[in-house]
Amino acid sequence: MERRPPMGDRTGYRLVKLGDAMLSLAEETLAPLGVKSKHVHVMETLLTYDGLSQQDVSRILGIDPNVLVGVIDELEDRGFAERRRNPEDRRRHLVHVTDAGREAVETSRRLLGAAEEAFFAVLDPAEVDTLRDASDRLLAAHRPGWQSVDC
Amino acid sequence: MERRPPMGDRTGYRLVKLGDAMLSLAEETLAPLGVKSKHVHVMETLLTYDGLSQQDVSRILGIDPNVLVGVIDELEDRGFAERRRNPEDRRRHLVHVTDAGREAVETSRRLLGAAEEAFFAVLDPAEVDTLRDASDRLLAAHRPGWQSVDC
DNA sequence: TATTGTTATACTCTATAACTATA
DNA sequence: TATAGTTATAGAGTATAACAATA
Repeated sequence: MERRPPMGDRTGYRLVKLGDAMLSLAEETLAPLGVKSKHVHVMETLLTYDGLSQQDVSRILGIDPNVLVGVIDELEDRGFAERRRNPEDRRRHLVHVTDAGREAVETSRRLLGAAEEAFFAVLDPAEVDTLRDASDRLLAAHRPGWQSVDC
Repeated sequence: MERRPPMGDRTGYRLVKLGDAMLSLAEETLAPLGVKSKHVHVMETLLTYDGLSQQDVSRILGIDPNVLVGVIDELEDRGFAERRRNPEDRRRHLVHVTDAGREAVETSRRLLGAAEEAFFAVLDPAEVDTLRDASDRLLAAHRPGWQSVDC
C-alpha cells in the first residue's frame, strides 16, 4: 500500500526537506574535491576579505571559533591554506589561501553552479527567481546577521 | 566594518539556511508542548494510517527503526502513546496514540500554523504558493520516496 | 585584565551491527 | 531461516568551559 508522511502538506516541512536536499547536493558535488561545503565557505570568505582573523571568519559565517580550528587544520592538511602569525598582533592568525586552495574554490564554483542548474531544471526560470528572492527576504526578516555582520 | 558571507548569493546556500530557520521555528514552537517535531511526525503518521508497525512508520518517515524506539519511548513517557502487541503477529507492536497525544497533535497543528503564517508574512501570498509548489516539485524530482512509500 | 586561538569535555544525532523473541 | 523490535557501539557535529600566549 502506498503511504506518505501526512505533514508533507506543510510548507515548513517541505522547506526543511528541501534544505536537506540542497545540502546533500552540495556535499556530494564537492566530495570529489576532498572537501565539505564548510571548507569552501571558509576559503570563499578569506578570498573575499583581506586580513581576516579566525574570529572574524567565525563571526561572518556564524560558526564557532573552536570549530574553525578543525576546518583550517583540514585545509592546511590538503594544502589549501596556511596559518601565518599577524605581526601587528601576535595573538591572531592571518589565514592565507594557497594557489591550490584558490583553484579548488574556482572548481567548486563551477561544479556547484552546474549541479544547481540541473537541480532546478524542473522549475520555470521565474520560479527559481522567486525562490532566490523570497528566501533572501525571509532570511533577512528572521535571521539576524544574515545580511552582514560587524567585524 | 560590515561583512557578509560571499556564498549568500547562491540559491542553494539560501535554501539550506532557510531550511535551518524553518526547523528552528518548528522546534521552538513545539518546545512548550514538551516534544520535538519528530514526535509530532510520528503521532501524525500513526493517526493518519491504522495498524502501522514501527517498521512501517520508519519507512514512511525515513527514520531508522532504532531511532523510532527512542521516539516512542519518549512518547510513552509523556503519556502520548502506548505500545500494544499485535495479536496476529506477536513480533510487531501496534502503537496507539492516547487522547492526550491526539490533543497534543491538535495543539501542534494550531501552533505551527500560526508560527508559519507569521513567518511568511513578509511575502506576498502568491510567493508563498510558489514556494509550496516549487518545493514539492523539486522534492518529487530529487527525493525518491518523497511522495509515497510502499508498506 | 581582556582577547585569540586552542584544547577538553559533554551531549546530541546518526549509522551499523548484534541480540531476542517470534514467525 | 527470516523478520520486528531492541540494544550496544562508534562516529560526526555542536556547545561550553578552561587554558596558554599575547595584548
